[in-house]
Amino acid sequence: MKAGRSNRCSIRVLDVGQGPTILHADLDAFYASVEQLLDPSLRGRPIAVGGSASGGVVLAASYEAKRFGVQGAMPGWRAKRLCPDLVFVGGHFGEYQRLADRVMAVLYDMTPHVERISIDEAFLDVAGSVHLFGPPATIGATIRERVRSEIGLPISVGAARTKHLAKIASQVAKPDGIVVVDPERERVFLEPLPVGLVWGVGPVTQEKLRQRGIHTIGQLAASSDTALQSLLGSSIGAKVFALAANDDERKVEGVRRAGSVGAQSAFGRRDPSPDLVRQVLGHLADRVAGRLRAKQRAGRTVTVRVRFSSRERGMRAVTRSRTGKEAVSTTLTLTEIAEELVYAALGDHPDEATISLLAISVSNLVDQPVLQLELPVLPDEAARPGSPTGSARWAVDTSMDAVRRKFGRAAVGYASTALSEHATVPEEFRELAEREL
DNA sequence: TCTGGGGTCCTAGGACCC
DNA sequence: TCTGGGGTCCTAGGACCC
Repeated sequence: MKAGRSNRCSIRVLDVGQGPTILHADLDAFYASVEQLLDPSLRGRPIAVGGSASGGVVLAASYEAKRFGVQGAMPGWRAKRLCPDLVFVGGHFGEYQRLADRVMAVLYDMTPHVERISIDEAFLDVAGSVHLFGPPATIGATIRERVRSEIGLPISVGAARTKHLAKIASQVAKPDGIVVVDPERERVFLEPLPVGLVWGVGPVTQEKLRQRGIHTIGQLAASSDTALQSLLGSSIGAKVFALAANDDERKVEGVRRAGSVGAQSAFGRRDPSPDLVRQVLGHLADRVAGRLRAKQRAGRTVTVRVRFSSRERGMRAVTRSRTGKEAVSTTLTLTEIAEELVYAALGDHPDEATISLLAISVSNLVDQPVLQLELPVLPDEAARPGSPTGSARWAVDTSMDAVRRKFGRAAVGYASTALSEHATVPEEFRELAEREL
């Protein structure tokens, strides 16, 4: 650290640009911890939120369950096999949002420079706060103490010179700890850590690296193998070298707007009948277009995803997309485009008999004030017999939106019988995951 | 026993333009 | 004889994150 060494001035100048002033705060096993907070009889026990011993997937596991190898996204039956005493609990999704927001309020008490990156974690830049609350280590300790005493949840904190390092530090600190990385000891800190802690290195890349005898971040940074660089991709490769070269991104940003909006639905292995496709896509398009209109947004690119699922071949997903000249935010138009794309995908895979998931995503988003939507009736829409024109579609959507604002989402719209039969997660869970448009 | 839902980013090839 | 180079947009697939 370059502390001031001025002979003329006795005040020690802290060069904050070089200090560990970026914090990453991350709630531990968040959903599971909330359940244990709400129901004391669950404390100290292995629990899974979501799923069941017979079906569904685990959304989150407590640390007691993680010790048995239970993880999020794992089928319930497999989790139960790993951990016979596992307790399955339904989620209190509204509570998750409420409590996480309270935690974020604690973070904002430390600095206005908070970048929330998901419901339960955020970066903070506390460079401007040290004169008020003490050094980063003290601020981290304060955050942990307050979140524990005021809200009742365990939270881990990493502090370092950059975002990426701070994130790695918080993972090392888990569960319920704090790790501060001294800028002069970054290499010593990183070298023995497993490569999986690098942001962007997941199971597939880890396995490829393992096959080359690379297990630690130190081994990865020391490798000059060019084949390895292309394997990692430029972004992750740059990240690793940035770690080594002390040149990582460190800017903490505010809220970022989403670049795409989507919805998906899994429904078990089904025959892709026109009825099923129409109903599921209608429901998904309704969700997506509704969110777009609520934020006065629209998108030029429509992407669908079809997941084929057969006993012999397992699961495999394909995507089809189309970018148009006009941005879309009308439910019926989105449904029709999605339908054409899904049939194109189905037609390209005549050997696949059953599907298990459909998804719609809209990207290339633009702002689209409501007034603009009233304007042109596209020639092809006007010419299609029996189909509402562009402005009629807009009228249907806006009246539906208005009724929903007044009476709630379920008041009017697509009857989702085809979905509710196989409903896997509650509506509240979907909403938790939605990003700000 | 049979695998959620919301996103981001990267790559590679082809079309197209200047 | 044997065909540039750079940039942008689009599509499809895939890895990854929470």
